[in-house]
Amino acid sequence: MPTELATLSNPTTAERALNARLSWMKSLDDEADSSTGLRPSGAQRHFAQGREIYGEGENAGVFFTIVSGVVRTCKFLSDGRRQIDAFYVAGDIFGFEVGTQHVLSAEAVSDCTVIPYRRHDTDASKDDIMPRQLFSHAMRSLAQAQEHSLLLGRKSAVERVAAFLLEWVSKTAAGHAVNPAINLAMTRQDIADYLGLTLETVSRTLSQFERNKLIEIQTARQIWVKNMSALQNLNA
Amino acid sequence: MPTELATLSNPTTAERALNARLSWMKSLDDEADSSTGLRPSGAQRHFAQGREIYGEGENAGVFFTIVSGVVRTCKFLSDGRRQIDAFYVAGDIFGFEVGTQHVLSAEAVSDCTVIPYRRHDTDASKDDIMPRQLFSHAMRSLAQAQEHSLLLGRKSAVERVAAFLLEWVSKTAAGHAVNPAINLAMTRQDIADYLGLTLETVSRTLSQFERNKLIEIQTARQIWVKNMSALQNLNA
DNA sequence: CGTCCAGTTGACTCACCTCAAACGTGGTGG
DNA sequence: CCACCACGTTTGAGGTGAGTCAACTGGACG
Repeated sequence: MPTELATLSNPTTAERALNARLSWMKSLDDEADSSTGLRPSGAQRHFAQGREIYGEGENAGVFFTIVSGVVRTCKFLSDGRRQIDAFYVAGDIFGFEVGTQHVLSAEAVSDCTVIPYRRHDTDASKDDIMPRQLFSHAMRSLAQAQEHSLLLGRKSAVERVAAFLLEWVSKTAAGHAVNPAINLAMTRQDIADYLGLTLETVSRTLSQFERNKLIEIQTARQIWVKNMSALQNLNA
Repeated sequence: MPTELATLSNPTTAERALNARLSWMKSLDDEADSSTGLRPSGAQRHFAQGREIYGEGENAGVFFTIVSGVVRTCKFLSDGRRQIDAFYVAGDIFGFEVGTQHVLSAEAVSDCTVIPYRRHDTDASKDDIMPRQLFSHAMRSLAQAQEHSLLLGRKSAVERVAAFLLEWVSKTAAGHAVNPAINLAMTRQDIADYLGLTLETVSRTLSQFERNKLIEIQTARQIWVKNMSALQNLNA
């Protein structure tokens, strides 16, 4: 049940996230006319925990920004193996693709609220300019994906879990920076599928971090970072 | 010595690559005026095998298209572990980034010739449109990076090597499609760093493919695909 | 108070890594 | 033209980090 939703609906956290990362979205609203190929569709949509927002192969005429909650995008192999590409929180944009079809699926990690944007989809030759904001968003996603490839291809389990904790801290950033409190919205399985590990390895590694006094696991989803710099040192 | 360069300079291969994948670059030339933020800088540049084209952290005011040869982009961890992000061949574009700094480094896998393009780098607020070609190039790179994450996070060594062979076939595509001949420009170490494996595992897996009559290893860098569909079946 | 599901922990396995030796091949120089 | 070298590759033997399978724990909720 959405402990994590409650956390994210918490005004302090939500407002900070919005202020910190939503500035460009305002300008996105400003230029949302036909010349930029963008059409906000005002109606907010809600998705319950675990629900699919869109599937791989579906029409990609719409993308989303998150008001509250957490979303994951993922790919599957035919036998069910899953790779989570990214987690998105309030203020993030997701589901923006070049072609007409989504190459990832998106699911609600927690109950969440999103705003759909319609992409003006004329033929490529006519509509050959894009707002720079969307372009730089795409490029930032690309840089992130490349960084993640380094993690998946070359880092140990300990390094991966440390990197995940640090990444999630910088995304959600509750509490002061020296001893941040982490509220995980996702299961160990989600974390494992993001890091290319198994849920048991994630669990064991977190336990090991706790034994070594790097973190304190209050509940499975609530973690205190006790030694930030040691955690950063683990991140190769 | 550039067996691989010779191969790529082979008129048939080079022409096919150019014809097949360079169409959008021509239009890129067409619209290369100040309004698109693009400035081709006509001078071709040559890089010898193994030479760095640019380094991580360097100024990213210039990107490149490849005339001949093969280029790799990669990231390093402090202890020397390497992850190769992509290989690029004639007709490909690389080194295009959002910020002012490259987040990857680029090196010549074989002797190669590239054309630098200067990116008109005004402040983001003024220069807020980009040619759609570059945008869709970025989005295609993103989709590719996400596919690669699935490989790195969730596929076995056999699946990875099979995927690599198929990807390289579709990139270079010499010979007819049913039994393509593969000319590898890169070492086993390069392949390993691309696939998140060790060079020994790559070598063993290729030998295993040969024992199973999926391929025939003529020389270390020249491989015949004898059973394309079996290879495709291995690719999860 | 019992059920359910996520998480933890342990014992064992195995796919891939590490270390090391041998092999080929192409280039160099005598 | 051949001997030699350097370097990339192959192959083997053995080790290990993470996976697998399974039992147990502990909140959350009815």
